[in-house]
Amino acid sequence: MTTDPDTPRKARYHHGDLRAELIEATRRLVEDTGPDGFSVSQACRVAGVSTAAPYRHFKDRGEMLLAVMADGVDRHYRQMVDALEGIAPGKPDRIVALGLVYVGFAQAEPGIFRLIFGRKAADPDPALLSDKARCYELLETEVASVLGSAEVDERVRQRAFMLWTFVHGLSFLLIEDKVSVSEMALDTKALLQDVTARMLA
Amino acid sequence: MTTDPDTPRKARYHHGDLRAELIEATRRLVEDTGPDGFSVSQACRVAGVSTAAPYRHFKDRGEMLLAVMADGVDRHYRQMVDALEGIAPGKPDRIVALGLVYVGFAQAEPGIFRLIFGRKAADPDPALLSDKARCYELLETEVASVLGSAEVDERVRQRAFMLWTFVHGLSFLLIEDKVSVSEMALDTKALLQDVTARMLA
DNA sequence: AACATATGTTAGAGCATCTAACATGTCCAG
DNA sequence: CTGGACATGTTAGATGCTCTAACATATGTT
Repeated sequence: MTTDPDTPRKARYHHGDLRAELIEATRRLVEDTGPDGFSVSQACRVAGVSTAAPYRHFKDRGEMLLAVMADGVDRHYRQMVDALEGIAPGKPDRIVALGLVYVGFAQAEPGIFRLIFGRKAADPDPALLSDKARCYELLETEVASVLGSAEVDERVRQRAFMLWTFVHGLSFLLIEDKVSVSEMALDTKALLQDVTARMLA
Repeated sequence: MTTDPDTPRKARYHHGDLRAELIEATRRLVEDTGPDGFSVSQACRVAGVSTAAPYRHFKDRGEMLLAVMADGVDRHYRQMVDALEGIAPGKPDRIVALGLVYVGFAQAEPGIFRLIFGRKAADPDPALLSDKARCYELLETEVASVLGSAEVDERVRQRAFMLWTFVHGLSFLLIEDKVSVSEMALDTKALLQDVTARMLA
């Protein structure tokens, strides 16, 4: 056998990068069928390997989901960083931009969003926590800047928490099958601008 | 055999009220092990019946969880109604009281709260939706009253939505294993009072 | 008393997770 | 280059879960 990339995957005994492919398959399955619908065997069928193969790369099913969560949190964070680019420092617009990305991620990938935030972490991975914390610090920094505070003091922390809480709740409500939400023809950006102004007043 | 209540349950062929007991067993298991950890067989062991018994009362596993959700939404709603008792109409305190109950339920029963709000309803039960809607209407009514509006107009709806979103997000954050939240020694009531004032300003 | 109905039970099919034992490729030391 | 160590596949199977089918037992109605 060979590692020649031209050889069709199915024909090879060794896969190339099964770990990455399993994570991607898992991600898609979680997004399509929800975190509960996902099964290791399904991911194996998608990746074209036997059902025992994943256990060379992951301790168990939970660790596969954890890898998908880590990937999601990472992309979430990078989207937020990117959103700040090109907006002048100190503008409330920067906070609104962060909120739009947060909510946008939830709407674009509701399954992954629920996987990350909607479940009790049986094994709360410290790396995941610190990644979430990094997102939060991003917001705190912006709030401090808009409030004209040199450091992240108690007041900044409080306002940032209010804003984060609101955006977090909004994300969940928007991906829920809640009638009245879809009924209200929501202008997310205007809403975020309004709330940001109220919270920082 | 007999239906004499003195006869120990295990000794009887027919159970008495297996449906209710299965719901209660399911509720406890979901609370302890999370919605995913729950299994029909476990509930059967708790209730002391064979693994086929539940299927006389529920179509499938999902319907058992649905029954637990319905029970949870119902208790949630009644707690909110009770919370309003004894507080003068038109006071923002009434809104704060609703928020405290909402958040309090999440903290008291995080597993059930996540079951109700943290999952995509595969089969969105209309009864459940209308129950959630009833909770929301409760809030809208109070907001209208505090704002001195005779009816639930667009402005009332908007403010109620902001408040609900905030409280919803707060509930999730408080039951998450998020470091900074537990670090900030949160005074939930003061926070709700502050935010309510800002939203209704 | 006898039948219809409600509600249990046991047996088993089918699928999932995960482990053990084995097979095959890859890579490095000599 | 070659030969073993290691990484990473495979198949087989143990165990547990959901759900159905066929059968058993209690209850209530006539």
